[in-house]
Amino acid sequence: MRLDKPIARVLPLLEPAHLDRDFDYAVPPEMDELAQPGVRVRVRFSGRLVDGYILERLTRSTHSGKIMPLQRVVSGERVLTPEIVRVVSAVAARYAGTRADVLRLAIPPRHARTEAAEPKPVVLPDIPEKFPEWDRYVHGGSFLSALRRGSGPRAAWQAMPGEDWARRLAELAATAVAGGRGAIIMVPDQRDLDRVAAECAVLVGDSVVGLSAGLGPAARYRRWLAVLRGTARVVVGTRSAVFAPVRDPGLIVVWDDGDDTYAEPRAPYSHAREVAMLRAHDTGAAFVVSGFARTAEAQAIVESGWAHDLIADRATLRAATAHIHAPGDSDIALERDPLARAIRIPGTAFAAARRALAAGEPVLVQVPRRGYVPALACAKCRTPARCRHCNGPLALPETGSWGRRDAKVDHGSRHVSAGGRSLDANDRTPSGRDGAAAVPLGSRGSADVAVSPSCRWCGKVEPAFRCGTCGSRVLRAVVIGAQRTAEELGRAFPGVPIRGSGGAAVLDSVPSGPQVVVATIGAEPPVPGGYGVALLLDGWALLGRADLRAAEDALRRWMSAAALVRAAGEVLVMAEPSLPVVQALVRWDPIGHARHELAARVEVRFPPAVRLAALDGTTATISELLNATVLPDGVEVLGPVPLPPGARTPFSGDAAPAEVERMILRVDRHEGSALSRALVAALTVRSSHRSDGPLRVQIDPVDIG
DNA sequence: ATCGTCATTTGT
DNA sequence: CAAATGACGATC
Repeated sequence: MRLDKPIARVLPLLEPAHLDRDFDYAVPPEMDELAQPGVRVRVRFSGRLVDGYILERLTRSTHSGKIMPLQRVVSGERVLTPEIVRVVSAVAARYAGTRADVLRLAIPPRHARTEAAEPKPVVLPDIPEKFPEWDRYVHGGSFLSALRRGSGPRAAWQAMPGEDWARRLAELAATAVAGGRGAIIMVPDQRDLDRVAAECAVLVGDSVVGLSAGLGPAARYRRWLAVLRGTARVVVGTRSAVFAPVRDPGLIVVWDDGDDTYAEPRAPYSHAREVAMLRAHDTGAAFVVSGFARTAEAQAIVESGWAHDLIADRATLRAATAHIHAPGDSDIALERDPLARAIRIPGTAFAAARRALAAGEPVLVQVPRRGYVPALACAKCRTPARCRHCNGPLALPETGSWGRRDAKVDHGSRHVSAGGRSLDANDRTPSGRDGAAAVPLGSRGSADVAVSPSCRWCGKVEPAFRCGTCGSRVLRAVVIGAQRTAEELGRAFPGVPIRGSGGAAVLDSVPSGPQVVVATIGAEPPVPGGYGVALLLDGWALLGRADLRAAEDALRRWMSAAALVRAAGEVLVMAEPSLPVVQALVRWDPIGHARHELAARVEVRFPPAVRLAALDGTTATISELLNATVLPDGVEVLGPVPLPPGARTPFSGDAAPAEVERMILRVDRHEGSALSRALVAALTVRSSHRSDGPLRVQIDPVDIG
């Protein structure tokens, strides 16, 4: 028996970078029928058996050496589609990773029994021609028409306050399906997934599946297969859903793209929004990046012209937005009511809450979670302190013990001392789950140790800090705002039900009626008709994080909570009113803020204005890598710096965590792919030399600065 | 992992 | 000068 195409070109799933190549194998005649492009195979690779995928069948091999036969076709299911091959290759190239790494994210483990099961038929309900709510957004109707025609429109959508965004997203998916194509909607977590999937089910019936990491292997594979086989046309999922093998994708949506769950924690550390863009670009699918707020990355996409604004006009927006105020610190400091001072809200906020409750309306209280990283900020205006050389974040050296007090750093005397702060109530709250203020105070926690902050990026010591915003020379450690005590609120509003939402007990929604809902950030439940009032506590704690995205993140979290308030309701945010980010909330101007953020990142050369690569490893492994390739012209090499606090060091134990440091490579955006190519070349050299010391390469990591 | 290639060492 | 040993690199 002579085979038409006796050669199978195979991608084996191998770890080392230099083996990220295709290899040709002979197809034994009895495997001819099953061994189609896209199937999983087992092949003998230098003695051992490895898994791989058939990429294509060929009449002859281009390889002149010996050709081994395929060992086994695992199943005839063609799990790797040509489109996914392209996306996987593009993601690997962009992130200087291997296709094998990306494939492990893209294709779930096989479950043989599930594969054998008969799929049940799916009936698609009639989908309405129009979804009029979209007309509340400028060009909303024409966006949906273009989506339905399949012309692949791309937009950055800012949902209005009060918007039933899950329903709107379902309408987009249904429109893509009505146009004969599939859709992917990505959400940050399971709660949002359930909500969006339920809305999709109303419009497209059983054509929607939810895909998330929480599923067991069988359910995960069953749903994924339904997508592959075309029974399911709409996928609602968390970050890895961006790779779902939806047939003929007509729409890819990312909701709330500033959420950090979109960053893949495993190699190649890809970001779901970027993968979505690569896939939309490749397939011509429509693309929507969305949320109440807007990231600098989304703004960059708009300013480059790749996507367009999809937003409400000013009047429509104003009519939907609550009245938002930021009472200043002084209002709180002057507050005479001890209870109000204890939970750090001024009398005006108390009064607003009382009014809402008296009118039978619910009140939302947003509080910070514990776990915010201590960093240094200007004591006066609370702008995060940045390095004068590279704009990295300033921090105190992490040498001594960690005290449970606030600290003030006075650079006139270069001393650290334990000290109070005007808004501090943490120290008075019951210890334990609350008030985990953590600030390094120098060795043994002594309160008077000479210390200068240094840059977390370039390591340079800053001996004479001066705030770039207000000129103050005084730094303060910004400490963790923790779960506030619902009991104190209970005392303030006797007889009113108090509910908590956060941590392990997140409420999906609450019924209407007078009540106080105390929710940690991100766990705010919607309520029918909206809240009458929202109080956003301890705003400064969000803003002071040692994070490039602190302001953007704070605005995103405030807006997500404020959007749950009814149109003429009231929002009070406890943060310095003069700060631009607070002004952006008060004016409900997510785009103005994103524009400002992006301009700032252009100014200081942070992503998305530039492309960064973080090289984490030991001095030896990093320099080995850098010596193994020629970096593109104009690349800046910054560091070494210590790893960001809390960063995982997923190295196989060769180096003690203390030895691991980070180098930053920085290039203009248009040199980004050249940088990735250079890094792939370096990693290839390294792996072919058997060097397996600790090293990790991340492109535009989210934990930068 | 394993095998082949090629240079180097070792045993006459 | 041939055989033994080892380093290195490819792996279809």
